[in-house]
Amino acid sequence: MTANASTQGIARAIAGVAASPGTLTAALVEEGQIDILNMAAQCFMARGYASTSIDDVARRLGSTKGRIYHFFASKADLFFAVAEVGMQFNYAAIDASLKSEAPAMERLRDMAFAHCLSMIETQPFQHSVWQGVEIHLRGSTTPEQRERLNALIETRDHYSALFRKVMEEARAEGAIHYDDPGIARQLMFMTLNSPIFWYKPRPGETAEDRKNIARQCTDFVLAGLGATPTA
Amino acid sequence: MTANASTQGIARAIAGVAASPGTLTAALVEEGQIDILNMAAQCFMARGYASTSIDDVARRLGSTKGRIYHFFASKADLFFAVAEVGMQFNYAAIDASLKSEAPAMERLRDMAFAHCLSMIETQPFQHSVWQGVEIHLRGSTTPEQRERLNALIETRDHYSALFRKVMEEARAEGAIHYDDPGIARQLMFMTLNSPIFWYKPRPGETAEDRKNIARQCTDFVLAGLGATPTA
DNA sequence: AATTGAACATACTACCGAGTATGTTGTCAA
DNA sequence: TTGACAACATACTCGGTAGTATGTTCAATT
Repeated sequence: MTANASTQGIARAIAGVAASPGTLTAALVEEGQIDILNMAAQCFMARGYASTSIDDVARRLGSTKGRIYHFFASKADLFFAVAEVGMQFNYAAIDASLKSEAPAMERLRDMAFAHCLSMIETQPFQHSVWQGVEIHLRGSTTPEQRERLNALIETRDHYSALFRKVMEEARAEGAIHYDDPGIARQLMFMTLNSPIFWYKPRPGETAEDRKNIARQCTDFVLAGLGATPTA
Repeated sequence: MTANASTQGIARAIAGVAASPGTLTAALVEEGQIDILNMAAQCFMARGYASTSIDDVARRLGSTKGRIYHFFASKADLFFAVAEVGMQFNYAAIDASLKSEAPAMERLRDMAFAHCLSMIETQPFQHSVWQGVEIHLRGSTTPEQRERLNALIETRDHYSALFRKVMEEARAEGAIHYDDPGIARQLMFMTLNSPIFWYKPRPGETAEDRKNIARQCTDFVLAGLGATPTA
């Protein structure tokens, strides 16, 4: 419960989603796990999954292994929990604009913006999601983790399909144009996801500053997709 | 010297650069190291640096540790050698368009295309370069590796600056427009680099197919930077 | 033919890290 | 007050991996 300054932002983000109408996190994240998930996400981002030891996470928590293994069965279990929370952040982020009745182009813009902002504001979790996808794209895992990993990828694919649908609608409306849909989607996500890698919170940074970054990424993507610039 | 089908492409790429006028690879890569570097690059891409054991590389080589440690002092040494070769591929790729006298916009297009194509055709090496940058952005390494890692980052920064210069020229010419130059460069490189992650060689694929992918990425980037579409 | 050294293979050590087994503390119910 | 259980901490085991020490082969000198 005692969150120091460096963890406060993420703890707030988790609390925000947990407080949202969705029942997703309520089922997954219990009280005693929040701090562990936050610190684990930071470790996984800082050193990568393979290089992060459970002792690293425990050290950042100011406690020992015992606490972690009390709540999580294994290192992989902890990792997947982090990644799944990350995906839930994303669903929560695009939820409103997804339900919108606006034209496809406007929905696409809003979803892209919300997604990108989620990358920035829940960066450590998103970095873990990324690593999970990377591990999957290769294919070197044990059968136990396989199942859990496949579930994560399935979630990710479903999420991706939401964007795909809106993209196709916007394309049908003539608002954007691209050659290969698969490549276009890859490039869009890579651009929107890129803050995962290069974003660093500045001291004194405001929420508006972060929105500004997300806006630039979104503009870049829409222009890249051949959208006519808005006024 | 006996390269099987799966390694032939990369071996050809190394031979191509080694045969080029530049003296870069001649100094770095010796005969007995080529196969090792190729297999190491593949392993690092497949499992990541941390998860790759020297025995993994040896197994892929069809030999044992002894061979690797005969040429490379440590695992880190091998990794940096791979990454440095990767950077040399990139310099070689953009060399021609860099020296061009054409307008900045045209040079930028050529460089972006060449860079992207290099990502595709030397993918495993570029993936290692990426990992090196990632490790650096965090900052958890031993002092010995630090020096070597800093050298790699310096090379990478210098390479990035080449693009920065041309981008600014093109911007001054009014050919492109963007808000924050740093973000614009990040988004450009992320898009051009993205094949590192999602490209997979298809059976029966031609060099033209790869060029087509690079072209789509380049078009996306230039459009993202606000360039007026060419005829 | 003997020597030398490069290019490996084999056999080992030392350590680190995941997972476990067990102890300790506090709290709450009965 | 006393179990009883949750929430940890402590102290171990044990497998994997980087690195080393030492053999072995072969080809080129001399």
